[in-house]
Amino acid sequence: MEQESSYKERKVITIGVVSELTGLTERQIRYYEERKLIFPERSPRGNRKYSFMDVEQLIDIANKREEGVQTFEIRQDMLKQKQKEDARKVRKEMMRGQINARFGVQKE
Amino acid sequence: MEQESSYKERKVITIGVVSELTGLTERQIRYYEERKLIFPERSPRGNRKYSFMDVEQLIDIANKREEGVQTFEIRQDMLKQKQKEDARKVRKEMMRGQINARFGVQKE
DNA sequence: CGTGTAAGGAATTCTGACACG
DNA sequence: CGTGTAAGGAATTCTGACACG
Repeated sequence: MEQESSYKERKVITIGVVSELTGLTERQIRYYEERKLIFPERSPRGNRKYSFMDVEQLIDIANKREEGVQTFEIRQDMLKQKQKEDARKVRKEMMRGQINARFGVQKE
Repeated sequence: MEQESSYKERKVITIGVVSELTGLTERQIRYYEERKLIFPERSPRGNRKYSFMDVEQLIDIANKREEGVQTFEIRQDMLKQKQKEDARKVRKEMMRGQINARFGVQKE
């Protein structure tokens, strides 16, 4: 059940490259961060670093923005999405718990 | 049969990040390029960009170097490795050709 | 051979701010 | 609200070279 630190999630891409990849300006990318749509890591010095997932997320955001969707709406949709996923995760955990309770389990 | 441009192959990582990821100095990384062990792409301006595969390759190189293996030996091993892979590819293609010849195929 | 370093320049990134609408 | 821009500074990256061993 290891969460392999997959290539898709590793935050290694600088903002300039993200800009090339997405077609967004750096200004836009930083603004979407300000609006809590995207969460880059920081290098020791403070440079933003993004993952491929972030890049895809940004492309989604760009599409939504083109349709005129405002950043706070996009944010709300993202939160709803996340809630659904979390709920799914919880159900999964509960299942596991029930099964373990019923049949007994040595080590977690 | 699309060669999906996978995350692992995309050249998007700058040399500074590669240096953090591998523990090698930028000097070393550039030198290994000079010795034809690694082939970054270049951004429009000329900055090197590496893939996750390149990073793994560099880690392999670093291990070999620690064992005292010289760069030209590493290079030769890499070339041999590549030849084997190419040969495998050719055999595969020939198989395909034979099958197609035997059973007929409309469009390639 | 493999790596360190100082050198100088050009591009990158950062933040906070003003602008427009 | 979302984005552009000029501002100033600090870190990044590049190349070619000298050094050592």
